[in-house]
Amino acid sequence: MHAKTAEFSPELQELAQAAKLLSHPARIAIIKLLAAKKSCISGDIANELPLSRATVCQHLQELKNAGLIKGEISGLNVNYCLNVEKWRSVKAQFEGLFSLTIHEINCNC
Amino acid sequence: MHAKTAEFSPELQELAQAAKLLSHPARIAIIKLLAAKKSCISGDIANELPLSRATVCQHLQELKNAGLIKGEISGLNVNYCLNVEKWRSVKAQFEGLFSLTIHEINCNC
DNA sequence: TTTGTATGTCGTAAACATACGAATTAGCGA
DNA sequence: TCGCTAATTCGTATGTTTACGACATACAAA
Repeated sequence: MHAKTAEFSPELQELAQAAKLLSHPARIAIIKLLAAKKSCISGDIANELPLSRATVCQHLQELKNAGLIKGEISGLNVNYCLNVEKWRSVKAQFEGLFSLTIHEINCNC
Repeated sequence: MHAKTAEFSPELQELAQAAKLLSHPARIAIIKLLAAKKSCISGDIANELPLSRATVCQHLQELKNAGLIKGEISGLNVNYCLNVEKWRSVKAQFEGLFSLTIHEINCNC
């Protein structure tokens, strides 16, 4: 985070942070895969994406650090799944933004 | 955009692009200001944010290039306002993502 | 114990984002 | 015209993200 980012309200910072998580197609793809339960094994996820294992792992860690997904070792594999609570909270934040009342009166554009 | 980003589906790319727009608190703040019509003059927007005029202008251009806001010269000032059509389309894209059915069956996490 | 497979971390290169002072453009009024 | 003000663009410094090969770890089965 740039220093200046800290000068905005915590609400704005949190929403911006959530948006950043969704700002890469690989991370959205991972979320969709986990929601659909098509696969939750790390290697399978990597195989579904046009990126190297190392890069996919990096995106997985990012989502995990943000608490949006959970990982669990299962023998030689690692199962990931969506943290449904967190997902709902992110959803609620965006809904707050999108439910803004838009005042078009006096708009000259 | 990194080269690899192009290898994801257009839908994912578009949504990721929209999320990137919302990934900085200044840009969310600008959208909120414009929605509330508290101010739509460039300089006033800059005064509301803890950033220099040059930086705010840069964020405004980013939103404008993405089509999310429109700008119009009015004498010595420039009036900005939300592009409501585009805003609704972004909203619809996010709603699509958040309306994903989540399958928790077989989840071992 | 050795071998193989699945994951994750490290180091690093390249691209991109953020931030701002200085310079530039452009309208308005004296 | 001349100077004033508002807005944007330019140049540049700094920090962050993306991407991946190579290395490390850890379990499982031969």
